[in-house]
Parts: sequence; C-alpha cells; structure tokens
Amino acid sequence: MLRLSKRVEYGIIAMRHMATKNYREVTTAKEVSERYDIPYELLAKVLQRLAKKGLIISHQGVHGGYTLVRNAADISLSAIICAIEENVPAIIQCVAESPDACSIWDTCTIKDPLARIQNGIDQMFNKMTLREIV
Amino acid sequence: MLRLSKRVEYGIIAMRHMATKNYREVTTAKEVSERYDIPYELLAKVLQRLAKKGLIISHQGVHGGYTLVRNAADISLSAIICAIEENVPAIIQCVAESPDACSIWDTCTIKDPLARIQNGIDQMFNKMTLREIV
DNA sequence: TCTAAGTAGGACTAATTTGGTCGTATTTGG
DNA sequence: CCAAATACGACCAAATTAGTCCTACTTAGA
Repeated sequence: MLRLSKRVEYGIIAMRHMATKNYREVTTAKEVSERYDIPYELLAKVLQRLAKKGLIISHQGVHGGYTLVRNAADISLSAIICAIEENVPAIIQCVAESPDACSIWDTCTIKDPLARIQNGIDQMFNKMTLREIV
Repeated sequence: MLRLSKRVEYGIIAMRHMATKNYREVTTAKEVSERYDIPYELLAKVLQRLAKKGLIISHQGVHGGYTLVRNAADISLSAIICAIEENVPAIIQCVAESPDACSIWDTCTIKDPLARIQNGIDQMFNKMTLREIV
C-alpha cells in the first residue's frame, strides 16, 4: 500500500544515472539495465515513455541512446512520475482520477483531510530534483 | 499508484464516525456500512482488526458494537493505518518490508532520497488525529 | 550495401495485490 | 430460546503491476 510502481523507480534510477554524466554523453537502455540489474524490456518501455513525454531525448541507431533534455536541477521527481504514470499519483482515487471514480464520494467524510496530506506529498516530490539526488 | 487501500479508507471513516459520538455510545458495523455505503463484510473485517489491535473496543451480543478505546485527539491516522495493514505503509518496498525483499537493493541509488520523502509522509500521518478530522 | 547496435511499440502472459463474498460459530440481552 | 451483534477462516473476482515476446525501424561504420 502507498507503493511507488517499479516503472517509476526504474525511471528515476535511469534519469539519475544520466544526470551523473556530462551533457552530451548518451545512456543506453542496456547500460542501465545491466548496471542496476533491471529487466531490459521493461526499462526500455519506461525510457520510451520518458522520451515521448519530452523529459529525455532519444538518439536512434548505432551509438544511440538517451540524454536529458535539460539541466538536472530543473527536473523534479514529480515530473518524472507524471510522465511515466497515466494518472496523477494520489493516495485517494477521487484525486487521482475523478470524483465519480469513487463509489462513495458523496458520503465520504475523509476526502478533505486526506487531500491536505496529498498536497504535502505533492510538494515534496515537486521540490526534489535530480540534481539533489546524484 | 501511491494509493491508500479501501480497507484503510473504510477504517478511518468508521473511526471518525465513532469520534463524532459521545464516549459510551456504541457504533455497529451495520450502521457504518449503511450510512457510508460500504460493503458490510469487508468493513466488519476491518473493525475486527482494529479491535484486535486495541484501537477500538468490541462489545459483543445484542446492543453490541464498537467504541473508541481513547480520546480522538490521541488517535493518529498513522495508528489506524498500521493497525489495518500488514506492513508499514511505504512508497518503497525495502522500507515497507525488508532490504532483501527488493531485488535491486544493493545497486539501488534512490533509496535514500525516497526514504527522506517517506519520513515526511510518516510525519503527516502521525500528526493528523481523529480529533482534527471530525 | 550489409550488419550490428540501438530505439519504437504493440500484444500478450504471469504474478501480485486488492476488494469483496460466503458460511459458520460465538456472544449476549431480553 | 431468539435475534442482533461480533469473530473468523476460506474463498473468489477484479484490477493492477511486472515482465516477456516479437517485429519493425534507424543509423554509423566496415
């Protein structure tokens, strides 16, 4: 419960790895997969997703790979998570999806206090950048 | 992702409901189930669990039900969550269970920063009491 | 121009977690 | 004795998540 997905973990690990290199140097999926012992196929998907969402740039062909699209100090964990996952990560469904996704929205007495905690969590993920974790 | 379980939501709703009553008045599973439109059997399980863990007192037999074991101001959301769930709620597995539950613990470069965020989350759930949400 | 090393991406399966149900036993006030 | 309540294990269903497989496309360099 309350768990981050493996996909998100893998994405952060990979992007952090890129952040340790200098700007132009590419990182391949294979490299990250072997270095951190992460299933290649799954990681590849995550990287493709991050590229599609514009957080990293993909370079195809031989000597291809990925590079960060901007400075590590300007990439928050929040941005990475949101790029990888479909919905906003949230502790309650009505926040992550929509009020009517929850079967008891109208009688629910705890959505407001939990939303406050949600705000706190959001802030923390927003504030922490790749820069901070290399 | 990052979601609280329904069991936990139901547990908090139920205990908050108890906190709105005066001390000696019992609350039945049926009452909460109907009032908030929560599946009876599931809720019953949660309440049994909370009773077993000593957060509420169960009164068996006719006119039975549950009452809070102590003042609402002294019951944190954290206590409720921990009573209901098996593991500590955590955003990463190595914190929730144990280092060797995670297949990449030794090469993982993000456990420390994520643990810091975890601390922040813990604090928020610790600080918020039933008193605060009635 | 062929080949190897790379990304792109859809379809699928497996595993795990979560939500919910069923059945039966026990307790107790009236 | 009966009805209203908790107690609890076994089970099933649904949803989510993790992981695999396969094929196609891109490109540097021999």
